Amino acid sequence: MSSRLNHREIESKWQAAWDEAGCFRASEEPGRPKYYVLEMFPYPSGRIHMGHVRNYTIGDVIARYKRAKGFSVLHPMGWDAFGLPAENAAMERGVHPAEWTYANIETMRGQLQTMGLSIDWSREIATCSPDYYRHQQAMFLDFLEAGLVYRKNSWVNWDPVDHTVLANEQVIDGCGWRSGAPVERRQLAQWFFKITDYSEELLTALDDLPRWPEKVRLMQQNWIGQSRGAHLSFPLKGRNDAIKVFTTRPDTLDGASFLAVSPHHPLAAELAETDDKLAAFIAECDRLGTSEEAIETAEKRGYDTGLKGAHPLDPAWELPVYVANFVLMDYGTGAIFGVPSGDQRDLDFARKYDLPVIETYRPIGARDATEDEAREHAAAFAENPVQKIGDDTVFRITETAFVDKSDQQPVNYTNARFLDDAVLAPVEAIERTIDYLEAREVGEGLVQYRLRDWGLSRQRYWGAPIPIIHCPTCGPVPVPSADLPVTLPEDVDFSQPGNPLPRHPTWKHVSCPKCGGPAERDCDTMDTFVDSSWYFARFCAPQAETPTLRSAVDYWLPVDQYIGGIEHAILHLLYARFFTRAMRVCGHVGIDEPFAGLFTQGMICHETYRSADGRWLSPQEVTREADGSLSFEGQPVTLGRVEKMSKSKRNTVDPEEIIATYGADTARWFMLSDSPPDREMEWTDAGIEGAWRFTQRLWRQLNEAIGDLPPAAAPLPAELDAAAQGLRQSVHKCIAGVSKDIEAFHFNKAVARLYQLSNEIAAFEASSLGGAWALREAWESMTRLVSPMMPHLAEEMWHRLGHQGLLSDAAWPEADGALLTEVSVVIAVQVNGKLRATFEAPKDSEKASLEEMALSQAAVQKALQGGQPRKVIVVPNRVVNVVA
RNA sequence: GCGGGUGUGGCGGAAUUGGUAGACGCGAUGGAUUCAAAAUCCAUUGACCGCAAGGUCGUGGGGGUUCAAGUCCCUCCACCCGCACCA
Repeated sequence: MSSRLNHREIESKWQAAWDEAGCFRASEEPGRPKYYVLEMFPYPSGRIHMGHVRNYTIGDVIARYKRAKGFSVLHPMGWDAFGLPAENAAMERGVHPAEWTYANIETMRGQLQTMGLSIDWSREIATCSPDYYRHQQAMFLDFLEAGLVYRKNSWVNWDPVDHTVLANEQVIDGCGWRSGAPVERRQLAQWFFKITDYSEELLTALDDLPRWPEKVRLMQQNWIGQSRGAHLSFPLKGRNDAIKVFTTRPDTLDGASFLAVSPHHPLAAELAETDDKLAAFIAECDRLGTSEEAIETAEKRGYDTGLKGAHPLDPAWELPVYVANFVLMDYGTGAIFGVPSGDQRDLDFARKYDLPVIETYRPIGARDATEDEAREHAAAFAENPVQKIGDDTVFRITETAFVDKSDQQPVNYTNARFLDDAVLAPVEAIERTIDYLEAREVGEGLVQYRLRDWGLSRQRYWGAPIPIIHCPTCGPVPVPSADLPVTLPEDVDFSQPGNPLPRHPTWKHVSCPKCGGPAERDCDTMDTFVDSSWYFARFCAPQAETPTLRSAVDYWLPVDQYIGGIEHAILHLLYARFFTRAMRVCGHVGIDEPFAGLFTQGMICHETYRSADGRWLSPQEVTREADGSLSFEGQPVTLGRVEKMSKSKRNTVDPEEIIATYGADTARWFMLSDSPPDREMEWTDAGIEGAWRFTQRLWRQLNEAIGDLPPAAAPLPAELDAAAQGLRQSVHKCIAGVSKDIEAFHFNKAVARLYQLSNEIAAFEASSLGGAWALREAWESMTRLVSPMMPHLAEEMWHRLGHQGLLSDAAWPEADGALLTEVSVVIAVQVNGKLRATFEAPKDSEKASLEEMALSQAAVQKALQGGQPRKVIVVPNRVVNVVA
C-alpha cells in the first residue's frame, strides 16, 4: 500500500460509502435523545465561498460528534433561493431567474458534497419551489386570520427612472444604485406583520436564551429598544385639540421651552395646506438625505407655526409650536417638548431661535457662578457647565446642556414644582412625576418600544406571491386555500426594469373569490426574510402536506445548535423568533423560541494586493519572488491590509480549487486550526500547507506503525511498563480534552491537543507487548478523535486499523477516569513570587512535606542566603511561595 | 452620542478562571538525508546581559490590591464592531 495519501480517491470513496449506507438519514427515534444541528442555509449565488466552508465545517464537526455520542441527529441543507440577484441576472443576461437559481443550486450542491458533510440530503428544500412557498402562503393567510397581518400605507424609496421600489441599501447618496436618479419618497399600500405585538415578549425571552452569544442578545435588546416614559398632552390655544408628546424625562417638564412636531406629523400636514412657507420647509426636510452623514451634519432647524401649546400643569404657560427636522414621525408620537437645559440638541435649537433655557436640576451642592467666574472660565464652561472653583462646585448652563451620564446618581431638583427641591435620582424622580401627572389626569406612564412592524411587501418578481386578491367591491380577499399555491408566471418580460408581474398580460386578472366580479391579484411578493423565518421547521418534515407536521416538529424542534454569521444577529434571528410565536398561535408548532443554541462564526480574511497602477489583484495573479517580494507581470505589487475576503478587493480564494488540490479534510482541518471559530481567521498558503502536511504525516505514521500493532480486539495485557502507562494517560487526557473542547466550540484547542498526541505517538517506541497494545489504543483513539474534523481520512485509517464497519457509525471514545488522575505533579517553587525551581512530588502531598521539599531546593537556599523565610505559602499540587 | 469587543513572541493563538506566561501550529535559523530539489528527520527559536553557571526584563501605557496579577480594581491609549436626530 502506498504511504502517500490519495485524497481524491479516498474522499469520493467514503462519500459514496456513507451515501450507500444512508448514515446521515435522520430518523425520529422516541427513545433516543435528539440533536438538531443547523447552519444558516446559503443563498445560491453561484459558487460556494470560504465563509460557507467555515460555516459548514463547524456544523459538521458538531453533527458528527453528536452522532457519535449517540444522539439522533438532524443535519439538513437547503437553499434561500428567492432574491434580487436572480432578477438582475435575468435583466443582464436574459436568463430566467428560475433557470439561473436552479443552475446555481446544482453547482453549489456539488461543491458542498465534496466537503464530505454529514447532511441528510433527502430533506433538501429550496424556498423558490412552489412546494415550499405554498405553505408559506397558507401560513400568511393563517396569520391574517389571527390578526397578525394587516395592510397600511407606507413610505418607500421610489426610483423614478427604473419605476421600481428600492431597498434602503440600494439608495446611495440619495440616488438609485442602478439608475443614478434622485430617489423619491412614495406612499404605497403594503402588508405588515404585527411583530410589535411581541415587543415585550421578544425582549424578555432573550433572558431565557443562555446559549446565545451575549453580543447578539444585546443587539436585539437595543433593536427592540424599550424605554419607560410618559404621554403628555399640550392643549393648543385657539383650537380644541392638543399635541400629544412622548417623553422619557417627564421630571424635566418645568424646563420645557418649546414644542416640536415631525414634518410628517398630521398637524404639520394640516397647517401646510394653508401655509406655503411651511409646505416648502417640509419639502426641504424630505429632500435631505437619510444617510448617517447627512443626519450627522444636518443643522437642527425648525419652522415656527405660530401656534401655542399650554403647559399641562399651568394653562397660562404657553409654549411655541415648531415643525422641526430632527423629530421622527415613527418614534413615540412624532412630537416632543424641548428642554434646552437637559438636552444638547434642544439647547442648540433654543439658541438658534432665541428660546429660554430653564434649569430643572443641577449637581448636588452646586452654586451659581458669579458674573466674574463665568467670564473668567468661559472657555471651560463651554466644555462643561459644572466646574470646580476653589472648594465649590459651580453650576452654570452655557453652551452645553447639563446631561447627567447616569440616571441612578441623585441630583438636586431646583425647579420642578412637583418635586419640591428634592435630591433624587432621576429614575425615581421620573416615577414620582408620573404619579403626580396621573393623579391630575394630565399624563400617563407607559413603556415605549423602538421596534416597528415588519413590512413584508416587495415590488419584485422573484419571491413568494402574496395570496391576496383585490376586489373593487370586496376589498382585499384571501385566496381560498384550495387555490394555493399562487405560483409565479414563467413567461415574464425582463426587458424593462421593475416588477414584471403587474405588466403580465393575464396573471393578475382573476375573479373575486367572494363576489365573482373582476378583480386583481396582489402583484407584490414577500420579503425573502419570510422564507428564512420558518425553513428550520419545514426541514423536520419537508414533504408534509401541511406547512409543518406536528409530530415531526414536536420531536425535532427547537434547533439545538444554530450556526451562522453575525450579520444576521438582528433581522433574520428576530424575524424567526417572531414567526415561531405566530406559528404557535396558529398551531403549526408548539414552541416559542426556534434556536436554543446559537453560534456566530467569524469572517475569513486574506491579504490584499494592489498593482503598480492601483488595481486590486487576486492572490493567483501575484507571484512571490525569490527575495520574498511580490510582483505582477514584472511590476512590483503593494501588499495591503489583511481584510475580509470580498469580490471587490479580489482577495478571495476559491474553495473548489483548494479542495481539488489539498482535499476536503485538509481544508476542514485548517479551518478549525489556530483561530477560535468566533473570531476572524486569516487564510494563508502556509496555513493550508501546514494542515496538508499533517494529514500526510498522520497517514504515514499509521502505516509505519501498523505492522507492529496487536489485533484490534486484543485484551489489555496484565502488565504495562511505565512508558505504555504514560501513553495511555496521554490518550485518555486527549479524549477528555477534545470532547470538552468540541462541546465548547474550542476547535482550535482540540486541534492543538491532537497535534500534541500525534507528537507523543511519534516519539513512542513500543518495546513490549503492553507498549504495542497502548500504541494500538492510541491510534484507535486518534482516529476517532479526528473523525469529526477529517472524516474521510479517519474512515481510511479506521479501515487500515482492521475495522470492517464505517467509523461514521462507531461510538465516540470514552475517557477512563482512572487514567485522568495524575500520580505525581510538578511543584513550582517561588521566592518572593519569582520562580526559582521546580520539583516533582506525589499528587496530594501534605503541605508540610511540600514546604520542606521546597526549602531544601538549592536555588531556594541560595536565594535565602542563610536567612529564615518570613512566611511560606503552599498551594497543594501547584506552587510553594517562600517570602524572604 | 449610546452599546459591545479586542490588545500576549516575527505571525495565528494557549494559559485548569489569582498560582511555573508563551501549549499547539506557522514562520525563521542550523544540521542530517539527497547528485539536486521536494518531502522527511534532529536541534534551536520572547528580549537583553553573560564563555558559562546564571541573571534581569517581559502580556497596549501608568497606578493599585495581593505572598503571588495576562487574569481583580482605578486610569489613560489604540484599534475593531453594532446602533444612532429614539425625545
